[in-house]
Amino acid sequence: MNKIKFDNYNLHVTLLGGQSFSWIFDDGYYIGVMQNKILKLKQDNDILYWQTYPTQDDEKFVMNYLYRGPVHYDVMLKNVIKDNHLKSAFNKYPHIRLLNQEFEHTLLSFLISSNNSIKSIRTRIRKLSQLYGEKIVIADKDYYLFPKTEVLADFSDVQIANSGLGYRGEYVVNAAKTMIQTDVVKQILDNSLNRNESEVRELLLGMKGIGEKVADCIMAFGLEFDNVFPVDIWGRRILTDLYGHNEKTKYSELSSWTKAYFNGYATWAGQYLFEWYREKS
DNA sequence: CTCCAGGTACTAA
DNA sequence: TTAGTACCTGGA
Repeated sequence: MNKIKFDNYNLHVTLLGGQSFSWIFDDGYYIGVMQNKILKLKQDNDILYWQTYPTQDDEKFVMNYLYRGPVHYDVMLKNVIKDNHLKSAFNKYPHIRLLNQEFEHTLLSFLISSNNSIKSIRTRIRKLSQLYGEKIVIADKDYYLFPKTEVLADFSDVQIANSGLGYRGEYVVNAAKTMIQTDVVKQILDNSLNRNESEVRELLLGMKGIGEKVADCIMAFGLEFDNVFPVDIWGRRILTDLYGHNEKTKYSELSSWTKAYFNGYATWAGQYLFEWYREKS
């Protein structure tokens, strides 16, 4: 495998935490899916061992996935680790990072995630990939890419019924069709580059099955927005238990509060708090 | 077997 | 605009 110097990076929680459903940890190796490649990683103290498949040695691909370029990590930390909760969270799991996940894969994954437990989501996505994703063989073992959008867009009623996605199957197919047949992906990516957050949110909310929380997850994890705090059940617990909000507080109110309080880095803060608080409870 | 986790769409007030 | 309710699956 290739190796590269690696520090201040909590690989384990970053890959296996709540921001991605694409990784497994097997015999000391992290194996994950990203676009048309399988990534294999291993950490040994301050060295990262890595390989890409089937195209080998694509260092740019791996580094682009592991590091968000525009964010100055030290500056972000100074702004985010601002109270005792964040200090505890960062102390427990230091250096969780945000990945650069691919947009369509992220959209469809989080569409599947709605009203679904994390464990179940992982199983569901793995099964879906085994059934409809491209197979990549590494050392006599089979791995599967996430299904292409056009494959899901062509899903028959029978395939939907047998996919195990439940009522979300129809949402997945509708979203895939919309992405294939309209220019909504281009619009979203263009607006993301311009950091036009509300426009992107509007476009996402227009797809059936995407509500406020899923839209925030897609923006946070698939479009590199650094200032959205997805308020799932744990996000709400954190904001009520730790930050004095009311259980009845509207999503949009919580949303704007986190944007202001976390100094423009609500996504990062959310990630630290989420992994810590969820483990703690 | 029952119970639980987990967001969104839809309808009625 | 808000409150209530149905929804689907896997796992404990």
